Amino acid sequence: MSSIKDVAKHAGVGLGTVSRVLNGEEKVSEETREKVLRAIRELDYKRNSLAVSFRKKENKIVALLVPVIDHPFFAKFAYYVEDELDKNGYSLIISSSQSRQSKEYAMIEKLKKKDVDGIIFVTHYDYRNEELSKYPVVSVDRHFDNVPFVTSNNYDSSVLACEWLVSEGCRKIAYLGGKTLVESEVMERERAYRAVMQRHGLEEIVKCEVVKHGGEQPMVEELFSEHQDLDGIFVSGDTMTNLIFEHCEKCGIDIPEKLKVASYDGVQIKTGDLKDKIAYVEQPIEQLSRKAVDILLKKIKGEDVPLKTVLDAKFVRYDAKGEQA
Amino acid sequence: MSSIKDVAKHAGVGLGTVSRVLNGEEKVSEETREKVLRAIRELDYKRNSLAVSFRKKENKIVALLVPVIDHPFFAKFAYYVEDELDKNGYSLIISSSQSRQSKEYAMIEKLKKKDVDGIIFVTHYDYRNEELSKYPVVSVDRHFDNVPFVTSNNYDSSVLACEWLVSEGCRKIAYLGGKTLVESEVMERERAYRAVMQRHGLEEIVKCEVVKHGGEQPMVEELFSEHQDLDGIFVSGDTMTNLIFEHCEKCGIDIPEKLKVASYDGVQIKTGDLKDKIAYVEQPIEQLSRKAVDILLKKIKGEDVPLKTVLDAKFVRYDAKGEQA
DNA sequence: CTGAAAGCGCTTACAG
DNA sequence: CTGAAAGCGCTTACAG
Repeated sequence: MSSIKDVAKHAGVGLGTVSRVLNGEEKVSEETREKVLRAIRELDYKRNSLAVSFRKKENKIVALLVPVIDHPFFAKFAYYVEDELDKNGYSLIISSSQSRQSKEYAMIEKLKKKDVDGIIFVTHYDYRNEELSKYPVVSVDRHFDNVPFVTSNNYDSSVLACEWLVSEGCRKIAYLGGKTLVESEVMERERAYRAVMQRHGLEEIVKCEVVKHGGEQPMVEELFSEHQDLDGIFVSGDTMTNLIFEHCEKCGIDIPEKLKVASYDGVQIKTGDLKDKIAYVEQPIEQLSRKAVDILLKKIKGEDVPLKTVLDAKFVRYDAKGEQA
Repeated sequence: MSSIKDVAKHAGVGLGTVSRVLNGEEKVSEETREKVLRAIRELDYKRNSLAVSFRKKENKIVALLVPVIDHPFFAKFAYYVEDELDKNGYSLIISSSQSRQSKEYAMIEKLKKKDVDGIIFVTHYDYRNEELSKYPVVSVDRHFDNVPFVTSNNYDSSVLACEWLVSEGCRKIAYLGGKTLVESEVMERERAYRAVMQRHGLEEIVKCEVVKHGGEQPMVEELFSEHQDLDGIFVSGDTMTNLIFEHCEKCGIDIPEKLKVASYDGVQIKTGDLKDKIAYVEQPIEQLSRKAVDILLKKIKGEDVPLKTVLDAKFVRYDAKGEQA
């Protein structure tokens, strides 16, 4: 494997010159550049990126931290993140941290050691003492420290969804969702629900607990056993929505006749059939992903970025399939 | 940030000694080791892994190449791969190559340049001239060159599925599947189907084309318009199975009354409801993933590995939910 | 614009 | 068992 040294010799120039041509930043005369380029071609020189990373202290690698990659929302998010990073010459490391919380800390360590150039968090526990804002990190839907984050307008679209339930005649509406351990935009969904209930003088029935992906079933069961006369539910995520469907099928509760469901997300509701029976807020996953990358890359370059970026989600009703802001 | 040099000075030993302690391979007297360890602690020394990678020419990074990560099978596969790699101190880079075929070649380039230590292929086009077998790579379900691969016993479980259709009284059974561009274990499914049809003197109706993820719908439509009297289908993957369900719902074809469906996979069939109406072959995704990692890591270490590793899939009937080899 | 040199932080023969 | 030294392949001031 030839090195920069061989190229320099072959082209009859200095080491530095080859490096300059390779990096293309500084000025090199057209003539010299040609000589170097030819030498590179003739020797089939391939730059050793391990050496470059070492010298420059940057790896061209970004990490994505999700609870589990095996979940439609996160997988889709990861897909676009990878695509966007790839376009910018970066690779993507994915870490599913739900299995072990220490994996998040481990990744933060890697960030500090420059093993990865940045991190996109779509999850996280509690980093109060981490001063993460000093590093290139961006968060999705969760805000902490002074870390920039991207989110969809959780509150507004949740209001739309809840108002829709009311307008459909529901009078006993529950909120079902998972709780995050830190302040999260996801909580806006519950806030919106409560606001709408209050506005209409309806009872607030909230089932919202800290729960792991895969462990939602008991919550659903409990909700139904505690409140047998629900006629509407606003659900904070597809996983739970699917569980509600299963439960209702089992118990013979007709959706949407006897129970109306509005769900945040909608990616995971696969079958056209089911999707026709509920209303949902569709998150702009692709835009969220690309925006997160965009912001992270800017931070890596040392540019200023906004602390909060809000993208529009859209509310889709099951009857009209009309779209609203 | 302190370096190995600082540690050496602080401990009053040579550079090499510190390195030896760090790597823990070679023998160091207990006394010296203690001194070094203390110095490391006192200086809060963190090893620069970029420098280590550079010197050792190994990155502790493995790449996973899938068509798209946003697909239940691949996402699940990726989840376990990452988990297993993490346990072994490796990170996982994921690349969805369907969007651009060049991404696969780019990754192979990275492998050659040691930017990644190994690759797990769960897809790929045509690498006839790549001599991939010289590098640490393992493939899933596809075999090419002399590359080791892991797979489930496609043929046997497909036979079970097809025989089941026949035993249920189906006489007009179709095979629906996607074609891969290179020799693939997936093709065993079609082979098994044909063998069973022949054994029973039934007509072979095969719809098998090269198709991208997301572009399967037309195939399904065509199959049904060309053969209106099907009473059984053996499907090579969940995506198509779901499309069949949608089609049948739309056209009022009752599953399983009028049409029986057996599907390879089953991960993606979410709703308990649907899952009860078909039979399916369940791939041992977790074992496949971990095995693939296991083999790859051995190859990276230069150990010998078997060319072919077959794991058991299991056949699940919709009525009994019984399991068979 | 360009060359020679120092140095990034490690590892690895080589002596001892 | 351990130290001094060379070197991995680059980049980056520093002169010129």
